[in-house]
Amino acid sequence: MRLSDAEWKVMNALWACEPATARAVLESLEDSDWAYTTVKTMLARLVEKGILTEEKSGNKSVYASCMSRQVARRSAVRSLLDKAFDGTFGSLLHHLVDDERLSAKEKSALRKALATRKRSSS
Amino acid sequence: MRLSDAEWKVMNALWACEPATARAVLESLEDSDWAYTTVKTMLARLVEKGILTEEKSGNKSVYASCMSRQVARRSAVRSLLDKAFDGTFGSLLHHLVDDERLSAKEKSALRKALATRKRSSS
DNA sequence: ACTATTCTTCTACGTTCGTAGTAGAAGTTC
DNA sequence: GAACTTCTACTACGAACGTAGAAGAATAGT
Repeated sequence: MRLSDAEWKVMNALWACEPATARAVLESLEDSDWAYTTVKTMLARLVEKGILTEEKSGNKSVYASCMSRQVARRSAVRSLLDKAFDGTFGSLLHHLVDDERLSAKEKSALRKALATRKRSSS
Repeated sequence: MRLSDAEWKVMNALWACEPATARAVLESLEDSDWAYTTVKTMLARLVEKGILTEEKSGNKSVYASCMSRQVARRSAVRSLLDKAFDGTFGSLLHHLVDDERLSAKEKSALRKALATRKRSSS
């Protein structure tokens, strides 16, 4: 399932405070000045897409995600690969290392992560 | 400037054979069965967005990109970071190493690339 | 119980996307 | 130069997106 930019915005907010009411999500979106009903609309659409569950408690709805951030991220990466990197990780990794300006710190963190992972999983 | 999925498709085709006519782009899109006019519409939109130039030669238009693949890729990565990875490379890299199932081969390629780059640039 | 606040549901409206048809101009073939 | 092919320009149209107002239902304060 595919998330639009605005949907990512609300999902990011929700993941940070779920389960949450629409109002809580709105407040957790400090940097944006969406109307309450806008948030509500997004939430409803996400429920409809099966990405969130909505549970009524009294007259309020409480929302919770059915999709973890990790899964959503994977699918976003997948979709980037498909459209922009010939569908392969290799291509993306190559780009990251060669064409993006990673700081020395980022590079060394990456190297370290790789080294660790090499041993632990495979 | 932002490319949609379909726009990426035509850009990928175009980068592979530019400068090219609409027909050439269509043919370079073997795996898709778009109508000629669909390609034409996409090209026109890309020209309007300033991503392509269109040059008439006789009654045909020849298209060429103003935006390199690398730049487009950077901006796609940037936009992924912003919506899904807190805007930081660190977060993406961490995800790649920890949460995506990179094959051993990919990992070692990545390690190698990093090692090389370590010496050559920066 | 009455009013103010808050929620929810429904509806709306402009924009971008994906996809393509139609019509007319230009070039090609015999 | 008449018929056929190919191009271009214009228009269309439904789906998804971004954004939000209006109206009505529930709750809360006094």
